[in-house]
Amino acid sequence: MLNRVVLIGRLTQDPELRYTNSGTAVASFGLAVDRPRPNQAGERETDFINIVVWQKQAELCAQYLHKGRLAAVDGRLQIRTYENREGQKVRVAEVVAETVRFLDRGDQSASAGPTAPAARPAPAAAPESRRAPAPRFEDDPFADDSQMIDISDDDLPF
Amino acid sequence: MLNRVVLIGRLTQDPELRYTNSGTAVASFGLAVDRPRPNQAGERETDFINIVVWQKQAELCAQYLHKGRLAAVDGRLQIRTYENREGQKVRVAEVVAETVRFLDRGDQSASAGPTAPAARPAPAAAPESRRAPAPRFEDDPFADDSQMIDISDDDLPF
Amino acid sequence: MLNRVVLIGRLTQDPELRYTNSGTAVASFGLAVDRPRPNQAGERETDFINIVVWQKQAELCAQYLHKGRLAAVDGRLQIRTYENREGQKVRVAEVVAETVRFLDRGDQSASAGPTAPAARPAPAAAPESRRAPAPRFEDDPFADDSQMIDISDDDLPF
Amino acid sequence: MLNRVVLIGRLTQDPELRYTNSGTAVASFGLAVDRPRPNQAGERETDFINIVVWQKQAELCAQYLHKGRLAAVDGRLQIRTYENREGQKVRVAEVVAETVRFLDRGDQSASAGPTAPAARPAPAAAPESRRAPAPRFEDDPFADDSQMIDISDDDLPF
DNA sequence: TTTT
DNA sequence: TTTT
Repeated sequence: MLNRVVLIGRLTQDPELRYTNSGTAVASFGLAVDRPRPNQAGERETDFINIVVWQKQAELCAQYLHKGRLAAVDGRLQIRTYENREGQKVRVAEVVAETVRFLDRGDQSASAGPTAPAARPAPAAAPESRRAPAPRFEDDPFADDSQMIDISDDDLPF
Repeated sequence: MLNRVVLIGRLTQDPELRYTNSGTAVASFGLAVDRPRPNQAGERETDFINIVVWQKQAELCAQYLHKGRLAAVDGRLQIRTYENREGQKVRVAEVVAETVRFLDRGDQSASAGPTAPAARPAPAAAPESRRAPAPRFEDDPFADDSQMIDISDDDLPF
Repeated sequence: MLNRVVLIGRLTQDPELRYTNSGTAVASFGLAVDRPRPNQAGERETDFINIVVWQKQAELCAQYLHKGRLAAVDGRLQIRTYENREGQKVRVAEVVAETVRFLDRGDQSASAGPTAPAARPAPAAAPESRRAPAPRFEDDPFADDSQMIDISDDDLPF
Repeated sequence: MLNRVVLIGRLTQDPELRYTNSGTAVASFGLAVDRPRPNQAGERETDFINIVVWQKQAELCAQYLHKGRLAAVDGRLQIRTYENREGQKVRVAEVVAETVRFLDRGDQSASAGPTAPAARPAPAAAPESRRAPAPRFEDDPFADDSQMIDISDDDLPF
């Protein structure tokens, strides 16, 4: 009915850019979001949250965001269920970003979100040269639990 | 740095009320949050999200909320990590509610959140009679993955 | 950079539906959002907040929402500046809704927001018969301060 | 019922720090929040939004935030009504911050919000030396419309 | 201008 | 009243 998430944190890794079968861009990265531990002055707790971004935003994130950078994410919490290789159902939480803002420097470089012009490029336009190096699943920090290995177009959130 | 979640959905079960060792109330329940599946008119997708509430709110939820009821949750996304019986690290996502509003009827009965008077009762005040029936872990729908079985006071988010 | 507002409250009036010169639908209504007055048990304070909705959402609001109904608004806070008849600059705050959910009954009737199919009808499609009764400015509760009398297409938030 | 606002923007002025009669700190400042103007590539629109912060947060903002700095505000939208010198009712919108995060540099210096230890100092503890220079109403950028000149303790949001 |  |  209503599902809104806003986060500010630092990337735990460089965004991983991939493409669906029909050529739509998807990027994913981890975000470290910390908060004070109340009643334990000075101590902080950190949540490591998986972020997924689609389309033009995905490509902008892959281009401009890097490990350690500060970013704001405005999106929706999604619980995805899949079966792992042992046949068990696993639930993964991730925030599907509607907008990602780059906060560290050159804030103007931040991408514009879903209402921006050209936010929906022809999906098939993903150049072959770009798709080649993308799915390096071996070192994909999400691969294990987020199972994005075979991103179906059914997963498109738009 | 900043972590804000707002959800509206329906309870997938009655809230489960428990108490920490020092007597602080904690309630947990599932929330079904649906959304339209774009480009597939009429179809809807549902996210099942675990909610955790503390203190007076917990007791109000246990008292007034039930399976199927509509509720609004304002809180924070938390990724909790624990080791399961096979020694594997498991990550669970849950929304720690700051405020829960009851939306179905008698909206006035909704609890008031952290700024309300009396929001922080003496934890030890949890009556023995109340604590007795609480930890029915066998049929706790969260027990398996949220591992709240032994709620330590270190988990208190306040 | 980031501007997100989520409100739940009751309509203080029936939505007022109008059309821009190019035929885009706009609806506006007041929302009474109350909260507990802390340290004054039982007392509540109310904020009266102006909501603006565009396009298909506007028409759904005009059709299904009425004075007194409970609604959730997810949108953006906008401060609009205009000159009044005395030539003074006046600032009006309003929340431009991205999504409006109807919470009282038939929650399924709620509109789907910007990602829904058919969310962007050809603006010129606004039938003449519909436009006729719309701009009853005499009894428009917002007319005075929000100056929507002559809604220019420059105000379109999309 | 529910009222949540999250903003990221730049201060349009240094925070103005004052104290209520009973010694509670209040700071106010303007925040410039911009967004892309869709369909007008490259152009941006800016909302100038008044922020109010209380207690320890107020003092931290006054100390660390300055004109031009980037900040994130998590709070609640409040519409305050007062009578101006001509006896007309005026409505002012402001966001009452629950948390303010400093985003430009030294993010660790950011204050912790309402759950932080020592967030609620004895109000009377405001040192006389501090209160002296505070209410410079002549050059208060908000004085005119926000009428904070005589902050009553009735305005305390806690 | 004000909703339950 | 306006920030980069």
